[in-house]
Amino acid sequence: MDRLRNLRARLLSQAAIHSDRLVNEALATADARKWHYAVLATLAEQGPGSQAQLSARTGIYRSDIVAVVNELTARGQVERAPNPDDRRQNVITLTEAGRRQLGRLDRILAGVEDDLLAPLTGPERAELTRLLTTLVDHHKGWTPGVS
Amino acid sequence: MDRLRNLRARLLSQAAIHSDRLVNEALATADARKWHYAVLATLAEQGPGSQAQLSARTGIYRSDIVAVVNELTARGQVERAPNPDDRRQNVITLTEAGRRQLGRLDRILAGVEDDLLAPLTGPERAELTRLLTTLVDHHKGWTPGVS
DNA sequence: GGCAATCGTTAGTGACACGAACAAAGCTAG
DNA sequence: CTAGCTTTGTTCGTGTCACTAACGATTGCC
Repeated sequence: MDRLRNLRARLLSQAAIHSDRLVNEALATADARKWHYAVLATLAEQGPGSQAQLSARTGIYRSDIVAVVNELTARGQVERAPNPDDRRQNVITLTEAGRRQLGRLDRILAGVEDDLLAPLTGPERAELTRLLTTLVDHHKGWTPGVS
Repeated sequence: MDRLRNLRARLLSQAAIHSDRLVNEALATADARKWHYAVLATLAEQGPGSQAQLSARTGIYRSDIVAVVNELTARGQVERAPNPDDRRQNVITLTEAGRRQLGRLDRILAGVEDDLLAPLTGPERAELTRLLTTLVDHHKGWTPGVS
């Protein structure tokens, strides 16, 4: 009995739903969504890149990257310029405003994580991180469109 | 650096996405979705109930329960009858076909969980279950519509 | 007997994951 | 050099899901 409560797939879903709600509510106060953070953080850490690279690094679909970059350019947080070396590509660059926004989002998300992980001790948080990382890495081989 | 990989909120999302995809693909082979399983399992364990009760027990919105029950009745897996004691309510009952379907789905999901948790040892799986349960329970107080 | 709460239901929103197809550009093999 | 394959950005569309708002019918409470 109580299969629902013990199904790991369901536990994962439920936890992710709560987590996503917290994250989205918090980011909304800074006029951002999770994708915005993902792109800004990736640009800050890995430097400028094409949209295809951003897609690979963030896990956002290449069809959805377009809108995200549009929104970020509209907010002046990134710049989109054609790549002279390969005219198929765009080069996306973080602006100063983007860097400031990333700082804000970092602080917001730190608060959310505290909230989210409140019932767990320090070692438990570390263990959860480790287990989840193992899971995510294990299923990494999957690529959309490549059945 | 590598904030994305260390954000628990993001790890949770990513793991849930992989998990949900596996679950949905597997359930689709039996003409079912995760909601179907949630309702069937709840009925089997807690007995017949109103749609409001099902909503509370499964976490499905009461506005979405309608469609799920419609689909399950169309497949002959549950029955919807008005409750004579309270004519606002319907009583949803599991049929024999529903019980058989639940058995099928149970086997399918067991396979999925094996797949999903493949990289984890037995104790690790137990620990993950415990941590996730703690998280989910902690944020249980939240009710939609009640800000 | 009137009011608030409950229940099922419909309709709609917005975010997401994902697919199909296309034009432009680049790469590779003959 | 040319024909063919691949990559890139982009548009449009699909299905699922969480969630809100509103409504008629019913019921419980005072």
